[in-house]
Amino acid sequence: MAVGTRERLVEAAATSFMRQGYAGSGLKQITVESRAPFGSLYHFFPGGKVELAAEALRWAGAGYAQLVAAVLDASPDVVTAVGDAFAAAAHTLEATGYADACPIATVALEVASTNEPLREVTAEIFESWLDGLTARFAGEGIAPERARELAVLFVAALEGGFLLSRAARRVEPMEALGRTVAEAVQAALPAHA
Amino acid sequence: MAVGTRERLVEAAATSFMRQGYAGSGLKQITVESRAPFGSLYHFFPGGKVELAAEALRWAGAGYAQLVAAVLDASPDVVTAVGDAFAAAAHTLEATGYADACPIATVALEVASTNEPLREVTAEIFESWLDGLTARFAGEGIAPERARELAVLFVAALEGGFLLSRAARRVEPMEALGRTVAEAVQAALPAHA
DNA sequence: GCTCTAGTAGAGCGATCACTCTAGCCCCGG
DNA sequence: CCGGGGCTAGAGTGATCGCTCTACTAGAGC
Repeated sequence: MAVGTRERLVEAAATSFMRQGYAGSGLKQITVESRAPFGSLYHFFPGGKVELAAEALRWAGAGYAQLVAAVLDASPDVVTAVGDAFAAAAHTLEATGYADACPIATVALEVASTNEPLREVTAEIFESWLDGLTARFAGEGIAPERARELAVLFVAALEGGFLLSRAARRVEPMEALGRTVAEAVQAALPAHA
Repeated sequence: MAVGTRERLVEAAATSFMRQGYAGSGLKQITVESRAPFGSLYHFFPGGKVELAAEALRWAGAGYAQLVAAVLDASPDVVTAVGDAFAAAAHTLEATGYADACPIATVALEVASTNEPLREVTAEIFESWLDGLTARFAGEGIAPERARELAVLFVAALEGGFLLSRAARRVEPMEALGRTVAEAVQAALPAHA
């Protein structure tokens, strides 16, 4: 078995979907990259490409949520933490040649009007991200509705930053967003000096 | 000729790329929807799918820039205008069943790591949007660097809003972003009361 | 009337797509 | 020693992909 054929398939699928999108990723290529026999794919995922994609999205979405949470928890000051998160995203972009960004966004835009089951999966992932962030901001004494607005701003800006920075192959947009979003969080803090 | 086979091809291509992405759009389907003979496609676009996509992206990108500029110019107060732009985007999403959003973003994410010529086209379009918005904000007396930051925030939030709202099929994220971004612009105004 | 070009029209190319099918391997309980 | 399920393994399916090719038509210039 060795590290699990199923896990290798999910990982390779997540990477392929992140970089080439859903329609642009071939199942053959995914099996080759995960060194899995083609037949195993349909053994583990009888639902085919859609089921594999759903699993890959959920796996990558949970992993990314953990990553962001870790960065945010690294700093006691929430304003600094928000800035750090955008800086970390910018650094990852540069380090991977602008290939590794959000593992969900590309697929989410592709399937939003063409594949209802996958659209629902992406919606659940984004909602779980927003819930986590809303709780994080609310924990700083920010009112729930305001905390939710900031969570939406955080995720939307991060995703927009990935889009602009990947297209331009420059981290400047992501860095600028880090400053602006951090300021917005600062302004929403109850006892901001 | 009748309204131009070439124009119909570009329009149909832009719509298809917006809703289904680049890899998910077939040339056959585009020719059918534009009622153009398949041979004409390669007569007008000898470069094939890439050349057609480049033209469609540029056409749609210029049109969308005009649309946003029109909404922004409709209100003399820039803060209100920014809010109106997000409200208009939310309204369009609802009216089209969350199908018509940004004509560039989906393709931009798809091609960012897989198709260098198209990546450059999307970069140029985003940069032209940012230039226009930066000038608009600078015209309100905001310092150039700050105006650029706000332009990046505006575009990133709009794109992020499209992503979140399309995935969730709810306009709440887009509306929340309208409030937050308008506030950020308000705060950056030189003589804000 | 003639040619020449722009554009129409679509059959057909090899390649690749998602997916199905059969066959065989390995290991475990009996 | 045997049988059966979990998994490997890949050939083969029809459909569709982007693209090429040839043939044809309409109108302008001489």
